[in-house]
Amino acid sequence: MNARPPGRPRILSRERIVAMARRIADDEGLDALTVRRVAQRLGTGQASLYRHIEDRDELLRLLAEDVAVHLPGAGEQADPRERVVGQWLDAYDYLARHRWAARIIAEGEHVADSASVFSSSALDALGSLADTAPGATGASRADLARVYRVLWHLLLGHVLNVHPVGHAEATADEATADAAGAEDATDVSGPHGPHGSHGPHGPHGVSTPRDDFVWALPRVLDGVLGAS
Amino acid sequence: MNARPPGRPRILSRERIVAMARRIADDEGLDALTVRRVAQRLGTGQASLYRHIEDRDELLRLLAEDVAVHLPGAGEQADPRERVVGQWLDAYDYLARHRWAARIIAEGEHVADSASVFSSSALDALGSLADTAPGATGASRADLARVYRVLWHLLLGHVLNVHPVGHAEATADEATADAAGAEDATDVSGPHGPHGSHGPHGPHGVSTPRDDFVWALPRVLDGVLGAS
DNA sequence: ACCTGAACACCGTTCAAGT
DNA sequence: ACCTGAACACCGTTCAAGT
Repeated sequence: MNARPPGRPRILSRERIVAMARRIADDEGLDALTVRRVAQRLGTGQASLYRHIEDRDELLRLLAEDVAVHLPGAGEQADPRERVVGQWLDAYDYLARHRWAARIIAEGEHVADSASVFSSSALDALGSLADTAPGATGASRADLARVYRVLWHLLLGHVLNVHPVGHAEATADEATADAAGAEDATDVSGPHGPHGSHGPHGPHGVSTPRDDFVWALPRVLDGVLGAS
Repeated sequence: MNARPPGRPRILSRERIVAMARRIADDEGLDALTVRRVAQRLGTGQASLYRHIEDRDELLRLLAEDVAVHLPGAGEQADPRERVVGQWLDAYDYLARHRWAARIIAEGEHVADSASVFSSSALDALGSLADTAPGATGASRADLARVYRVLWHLLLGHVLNVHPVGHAEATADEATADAAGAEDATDVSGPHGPHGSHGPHGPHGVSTPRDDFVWALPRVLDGVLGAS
């Protein structure tokens, strides 16, 4: 819409602010995201941002909404179960790439609406699955919402818990106490590929957070959809 | 061990610092917990704390460990299922009272050990349940650790997600868009009482986060323990 | 009319000066 | 030897002075 003047673009806007903020958050984490840094990177004075945003909290909210809007919808698979599992794995991969946003979304109160394309799409897919399931007599809308929330919380828990080995690891395989090898598993290899095709274990035989989620998702689905 | 001098206790120690920090975090939240405030409330200079702690991050870690150590063990119920469900509900209630700690634990890397009484106790209970389950042929230690992690992530997700109504609510019961009534559900009525005895709905017919967890826990348990 | 440098009230952390 | 006031380098936010 606006003709961009030559050289560095001048006109400040909410969109440009949010875009730059998102780049900083993705690159350097939420703590590095200061109002002053955003202004500096945009080449404006520190106080200028307050013409477009109320305060830092609003910036964080805008940021979280920007992420929430882009949560993936359900795919086009014919099998409702594949559709459900696929969407939630996509959502996991997406949020794992923006952990900071997951943190804000979990804490924020008004981001729910921004995720409506995700949530309504997910509810539809869950509805189809509930109707198709063997023995299940369909589920009420309230039950579906409950199932949705359980999956959402399961997803949040897996995304927000950072350290790759859960509490249990040290207890599970007794001796090797300090064998917490894999430090950063940030490179989850871009595209979401064939879901759950590879084995359940990482290079060292320890399971990554994503492996845990891949393992848990279908089983949890069985549990929460089994009985009404 | 130390004789306390009359008037305000003088000797500074890690314990006193952590205790005061915990009180501030519980009362006013994690953001209000500044190094300077802790020092002020203890009646010492701001710089004095650095004789006992490395920096603010270490203080947060000590705080999280203090909470993690006090995670509840499994009860004495004869039925392993009741033992498992009871422990995890206790853990939920405990962490819900210290959300700030859940946040630190999720992000921290070295708190795992502090939760060992919780995790090993939980693994034992889960082991008993897996052996007792009808049709299940027991589970390997690795599987149990996986189940443990899934429950832990489910718990974390429920605790960390603040707003009482999940995304779905607005989508689930169409019309009533802005009927997000119950703002603060902080008073979860002290003792943990009879687990899951009351109905699944809050006063307004909307389910609280705790209700969701109560509903999800046994079903998820079925799902993850059902097939090996 | 619109923008923003400088100022204010906070942080965490350090270090030299105090006892 | 031990403690800590004052200082430093950052914050978010405001407001009067600039254009």
